[in-house]
Order: sequence, then structure tokens, then C-alpha cells
Amino acid sequence: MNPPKRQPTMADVARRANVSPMTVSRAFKRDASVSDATREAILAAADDLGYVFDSTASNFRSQRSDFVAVTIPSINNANFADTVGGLIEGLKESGLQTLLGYTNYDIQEEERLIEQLLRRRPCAIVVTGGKHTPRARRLLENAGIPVVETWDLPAAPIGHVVGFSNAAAVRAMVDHFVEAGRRRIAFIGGDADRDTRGTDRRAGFVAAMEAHGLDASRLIAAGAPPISMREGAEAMALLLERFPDTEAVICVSDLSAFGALTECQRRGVPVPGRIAIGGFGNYEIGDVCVPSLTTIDPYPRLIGEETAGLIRQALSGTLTEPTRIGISPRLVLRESAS
Amino acid sequence: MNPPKRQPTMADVARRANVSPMTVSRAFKRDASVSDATREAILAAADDLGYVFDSTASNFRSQRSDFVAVTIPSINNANFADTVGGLIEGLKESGLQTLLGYTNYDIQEEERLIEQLLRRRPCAIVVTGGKHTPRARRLLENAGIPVVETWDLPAAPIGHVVGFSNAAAVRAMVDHFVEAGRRRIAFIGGDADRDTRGTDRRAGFVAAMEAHGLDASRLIAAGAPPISMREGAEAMALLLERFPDTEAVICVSDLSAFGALTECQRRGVPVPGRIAIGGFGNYEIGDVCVPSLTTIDPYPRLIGEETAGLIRQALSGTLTEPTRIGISPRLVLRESAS
DNA sequence: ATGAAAGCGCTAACAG
DNA sequence: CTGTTAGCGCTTTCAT
Repeated sequence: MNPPKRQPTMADVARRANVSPMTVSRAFKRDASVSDATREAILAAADDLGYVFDSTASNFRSQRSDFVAVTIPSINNANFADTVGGLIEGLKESGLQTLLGYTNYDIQEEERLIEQLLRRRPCAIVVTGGKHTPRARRLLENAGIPVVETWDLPAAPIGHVVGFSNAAAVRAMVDHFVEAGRRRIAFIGGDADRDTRGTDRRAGFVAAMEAHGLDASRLIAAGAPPISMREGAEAMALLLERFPDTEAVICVSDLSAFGALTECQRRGVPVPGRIAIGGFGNYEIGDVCVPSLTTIDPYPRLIGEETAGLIRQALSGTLTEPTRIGISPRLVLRESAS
Repeated sequence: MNPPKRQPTMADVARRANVSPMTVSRAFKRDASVSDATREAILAAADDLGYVFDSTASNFRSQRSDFVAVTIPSINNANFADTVGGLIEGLKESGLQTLLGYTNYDIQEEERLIEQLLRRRPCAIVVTGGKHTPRARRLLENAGIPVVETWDLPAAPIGHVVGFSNAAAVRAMVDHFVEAGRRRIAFIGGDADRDTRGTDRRAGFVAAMEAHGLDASRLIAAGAPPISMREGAEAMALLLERFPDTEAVICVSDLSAFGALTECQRRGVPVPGRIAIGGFGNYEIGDVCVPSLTTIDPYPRLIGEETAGLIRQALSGTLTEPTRIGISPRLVLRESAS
């Protein structure tokens, strides 16, 4: 079969089943009015021919699609993966698929990606974060479809929002350390422009420290996201040299926190005896490692589930006003900062 | 603007720029013959109107698409993420986008996903693994597009293959342990039907042990994938109770290996002093944790890059025969099994 | 419960 | 370099 044989169409199926293409179309829908006998004959004919429904043509003609576009910073991050998981599950019930794209933590790349995704005419779009290029913002505003920003609480949202305050979450951890009697507290990460959620967390750290009248200058750079465990370890090495009397450190994520912990282990620095460590994200590693990591759980899966709910409502017309759903992160106390 | 205003089309742009729609179409292509002045005027007009190119209509009319469909077991796995990263980068050069779907390690789910993806008429499809349902196989065979199976070396490939032998990779680690004088060796994981790569690894373990004339019955279940660190820890607890004299253990992945390591730490079992631990995947955690983990690097990013190369060749017509690219995993020796 | 005709927005093919 | 015509495979709309 050297000539790459044309894929069968509905017309082919219709001929084989002795019905009109329109009946085939109806047979492939859920609640269309086709007799059971006819439907079965049609599906059998389709199977014989190896027919595969053409969503491209369907979406094109009906001028509406059956998938939601999603941008996430990275495909290799348990937190975002949980959000996407909740989103996929929540949309599946409504027969909606999810089309993923990743921005590599770069809003320029995000702009390109958003345009690429909108070209495919999704029925809704979900973006991670509330900071975008002006053009990306314009594209989203004019897309004529529901838009949801997640993992943040932007001051001027484009459409709907499902997120939390990164700064407030970190403040809760600072408060905890201070109540536990620790005063010389440092922060690792949040130094890169690209890391919008990281910079928010660091800003929250600085504000909380100043509210307590404490020195907020123990800031250690960890580089651009995704911040690796290795970078967390390097940052901890730097911290121990620059500020050896530090009593506690908050890391921008559990991954860097784990790296920092391993550096203490290599140097024989007791955790939490001499220094307490806090992370962010409630990744599995923080629960399993020895000592386990105090962290903040932002309920990433819930973000995805709430987003799915918002989209279902928006598409069904139930939701008319832009809606903002705030998630309350939870402080998870474990051995590294007991 | 209560009436959800229709998105502008090429015709609108054409009117505004005083050209024909065809010229607008050409202006949006790369190397089409349009004078620079005309092109600029058209792009300006498009920008004014907030026009976004409609890929659906374009793909539909030209009967060819500009995206590659990819199925991976999980979106939260550094190994598959690396493969996808290499693939995306490699395809971007050719102007191809990547459409991801995830199977949750389930070939039934994979079948559904493959059909959904093929409905969108991708120009090529990449699947993870070489084991599929009969219907999924048929769908792929009849899709009329390049198919690449990855992360495995199936005996009867559907099309192209980029992968490695999971069994052979584990054999290398068994050989290493035996040469180092360890004989009572156990394996954690690979017990779930769904875990095709895991069962291959366990089969490789059993075969290698028997080739050395050693007892291959120290097999500990770790559950269905994705196997968590926690499950690795639980499996290690079980192993230490059932076979307390075990000298070495190979885990189905670095994540379970890390979990196993933490269980030893909690129990005060010296690693590698009393028991050596080996993992699989060369995840970052194995390099950072204390002690660091001996593992196998299957070069996941390379798998993605080679796959992208194969697809580019196949689409350009350079590649006519089904091709098989074998990757050679590397044994990475570290502290946990020195 | 089923069918006939029209057309979604773009581009192939051909013309100039 | 630019324009004209036709049609991709499906679903909307109207009819029976």
C-alpha cells in the first residue's frame, strides 16, 4: 500500500451502513435520536473500515471545541502535576479534554504558547500565574472564551482566578518560627525575575520579618526556576558560611529545602537542633526524608478541581461574573522545624 | 459587548489590508511569496483587529497538521518529563508542536487516549512503551502517520522504536553487585501487571541472578505505578523483616530506592555497610541524597531527541523503513553501593 | 427517526 | 507577486 491510503470518512461509513452521513454523525453523538439497531450497524461499519472520527472537521464546522488549553511552567513538578491531574479529572466528566503546554517559567515563552494554543480554538484556557506580557494579556482578553488564572491572586485578574497568596503562606511559616523562639531566620530562593511565585514568597518573608521587627537581610540566591535540589544544597553551603549563626531557613520549595537538608547532613549540622528548615509545596519527599520537612501545603490538586468546576459553570452559562476562588494553604509541621 | 462578538477571520484582515484572503494566508506562512510591504501591512491589520490564525481551519483544509501527539504514563515523572523535553525541543525547530496525553500507566486508558489523540489528526504519534491493547495497536497501525514506540524494545514494533532493554539494564547492576561480592540480592517492585517496564526490570533481575546461580526469590512487592517513595520505604521494611540477611537490593526506580534508604536510616541500618541499594532512572534525588544512590541512567532526554529526529526524517520522506534506535543505559556508581 | 442542502475558514491548484 | 475558484469532512438547519 505505497499510496498512503486516504482515511475513511463519514461518507464511507454511511455508504457501508446504507444510511446518510447525517445519521452517522448522530450515531457518534451521545444523545442523538438514532435507533439502537441503526447505531449498532453504523458503529460496526465504522469499525470494519477503521474509521476514526475527525475532531478537526467537527470542531471546525460546529465552531466550538471540546478541549481546554492549559499552560504550566514545567511538566516535571509534582505541584503543577497535581493541579493538572485535578483539572483533567474534573473536566473528563464533562467530556472535555485537556491540551497542555509548558512555558519553562518564562512569560515570553508563555506569550508564544498562549498564541499557539488559541490558534487551536480551545473552549477555555487556564494559565499558571497572574503575570503576563501585555500582548499575552490582550490575547487572553480578546479570546472570547473563559480564562482562569491559577496559583496566584492577581490584583487585576483577566477573568476567573483560583489561587492563594504566596506571600501570606510564607508569613504563616515566619510566624511559626518566631513563636518557636527563632529570630535569625533566612530565606533561600526567589531571587530570579522569572520566578514570579518565588519572588512573591520572598517578599512575603521580608514583610513578615519586618512586621516582627526582625532583620530580613539573610537572603540567599538559588538561581532561576526550576530550582534544583542541588541548588538548594549550594545555597545552604553559602548560608552557613555567610551567616553561620542562622537559626532557621525557609526555602522557596521542598526540593531546595531537601537539598539544603542534605548539605547540613554532609557537614554534620544538626537539623533542627542547630538550624530549622522549612519548605514549600508539601512534596512527597518532605514527608519521607529523615528528618521530615516542615512545609506549606497549597492544595495543588484542589486548585485544579476548583478550576475545572469554574470552567464547567462558565461553559454552561451558569457563571456570568468573573469569579475568584481563594485557597487557604496549610502549615504542615514536621521534624525539620518542630 | 454582550453578543460574544465573532472572532475576526482572514477575510476581515484581507478587507482591512485591501488584499485578497489568499494573500493574507500567504503572509502568515514562512516562505510564501509576498512582498515585504504587503506582508507588514497585513500583519498590522491583523494585529489591529486582534486576529488570531485559525489552525483548525488550516489543518482541516490542507489535510495535514502541525503537531505530534505523545502519550506518557504520568506527567509527574522526571524521566518522562526529560524525554518530552527533548522531544519538544527537537520538534520546535521544525515548527511542530507537541500534544501531550497521559495514560496513568494503564493500557486501557492508553487505548482511549490514543483514539482521542488520533481524532485530532496529528502528523505523527509517539507512545511510551511497547505493550498496547489489540485495538490500540490496530488504531496505530492504520493511522497512516509515523508511529514511534519509546522506552522499550518491543519484539514486534508497530513502526519506529527508540528505547532500551529494561531487563539488560538491570542485569548490569546485578553483575556489579555480584562482582562486588554481594550474593543475597533482593528486588523491590515490578509486581504490578500495569507496570510493564517494572516487570521487565524484575524479569531481568531474576534472569541475571539465575545466570549467576544465585537465589532470585527475594522479591518484594511495591504496588502499582507510580511507585511512591513511601512504598519504597514500606517495601524495605518488609524486606528487612522477611530477609534480614540481605546484602543488596535493587529498586525499580530511584524514588522507591530513596524511600528504601530512608527506612534504613530510621532503623539505623547502615547503607552501604550492611545493605547496598541500587535504583533506576538517575533522578536528581539520587545524586543529592546522603548517601548518594547507585543507579542506571537510561538517558531519557536522548530518547526524546532521537524520537524527534526520527519524526522529522519520517515527515520529510527521508525515512522509508521502520527504524529502531537502541539506547545503551549506563550504570552510575555512587555511595549507596560502592 | 432520518435525509438534503449549505457552509464553517482556510488553502490547493491554477491563472495571470 | 497576487487573485479566483473550489472544496476539505463534518454539522447546522430545515424538511419529511
